[in-house]
Amino acid sequence: MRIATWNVNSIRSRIDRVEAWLQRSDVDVLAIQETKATDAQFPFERLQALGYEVAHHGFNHWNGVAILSRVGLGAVTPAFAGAPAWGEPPVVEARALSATCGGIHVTSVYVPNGRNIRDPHMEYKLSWLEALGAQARRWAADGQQAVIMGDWNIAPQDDDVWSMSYYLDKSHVSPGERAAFQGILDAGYVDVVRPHTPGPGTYTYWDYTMLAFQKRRGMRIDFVLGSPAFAERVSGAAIDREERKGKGASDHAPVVVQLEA
DNA sequence: ATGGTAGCCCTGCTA
Repeated sequence: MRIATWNVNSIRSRIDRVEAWLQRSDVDVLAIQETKATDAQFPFERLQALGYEVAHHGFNHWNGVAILSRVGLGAVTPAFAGAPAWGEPPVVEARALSATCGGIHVTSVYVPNGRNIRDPHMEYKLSWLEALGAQARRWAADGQQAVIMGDWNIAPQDDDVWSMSYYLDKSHVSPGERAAFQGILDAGYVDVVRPHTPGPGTYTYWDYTMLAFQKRRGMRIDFVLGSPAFAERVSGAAIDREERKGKGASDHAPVVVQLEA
């Protein structure tokens, strides 16, 4: 069984690439972020035609998360991680979509972008992660297989950015963000990809500007975090940086995990 | 503090 996560930066502009990638990558489960589509705009039919059940939640104009699960893995049962809303209630901005695929509790997350370390969005990001952690702890309880994967908008280690001096006092590397990420690990999860793709220089995202990809100036901000029961099934992992190449690429590369049986 | 590119809500905002 193979599972993957990919921030596609608009499912509608990327649909041809996503289809081609699914066909050559042979993944059973794909978590997608930044669909930039409402449910009405989401191309369910084209993905279902490839043999996937599809769940999508488009929660605002520029983001949205989805889960694709190969037909036969079991029912896709959408559920949302409760989390503080940006703005006043009753606005719900879930940014996380869960489904049960092949006996695994799968969650696709798009962690809020804090914009910069003194922006109100940073406070929101940290409180959102705290709420996610409480959910995550439940998903991993009683030895269950659980995986939370997506775009975390956090580089947990210095080696996860091309230059720490460049990111000094910027978002993604601040102590508060790194502590919040650690909070998810403390809820009973491990990064199942890093042991198979050690750094430095191993990134999942490269800015579109300033020839960042060509200059190898990236960040590792997309992670697959698994409960112990999930992690012990992992036999391999890879970051598909080939997919970042060429015209029409997302600014993020897919991250793929191989599971035993 | 800016600019670089991409995608949408499209001459502004978000990443």
